[in-house]
Amino acid sequence: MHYWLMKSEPADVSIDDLATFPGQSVAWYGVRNYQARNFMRDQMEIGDGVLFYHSNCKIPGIAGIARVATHAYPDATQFDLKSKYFDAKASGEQPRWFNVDVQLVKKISLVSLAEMRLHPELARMRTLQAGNRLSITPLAPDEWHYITTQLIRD
DNA sequence: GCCAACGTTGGC
DNA sequence: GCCAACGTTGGC
Repeated sequence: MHYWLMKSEPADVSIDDLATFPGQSVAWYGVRNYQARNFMRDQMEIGDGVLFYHSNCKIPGIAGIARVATHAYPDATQFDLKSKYFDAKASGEQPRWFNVDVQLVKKISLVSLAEMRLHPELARMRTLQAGNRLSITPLAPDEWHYITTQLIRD
């Protein structure tokens, strides 16, 4: 069992969007960073805990709890000429990019990045480090437990 | 919209 | 394999 923080721009896919999707589930398409890809492809297991994080928006922060719902499989957008995620160097035989499906567990009242910064227990979280841009980061179990039991009140 | 930090690309 | 140039991320 692993724990993850996964960033999504709410203008693209928000927690409310996720709640309306079939099965309240979404393919985590569009990851084009090898480190983040490798987390999905090599380490994620069905049932892993996910903090669904809103990035690049007015109030960035954790917007919900989710779970990993599938193993990794090739990201369909790499083959789609019309997608901004199209990758000419990828082929069906040699896919480059993978994604898992992520399923909503529950929406929460936002735990903002600013609030997270107030808690020394979370000081080592990757997302809080200066200059961190990685869209998928592993969470230490104690960080997951702290956030889900101390910072989430609903 | 600014800009710092980081990742990727490609010439050499 | 180095490294400068460029593109992207994402908080502020």
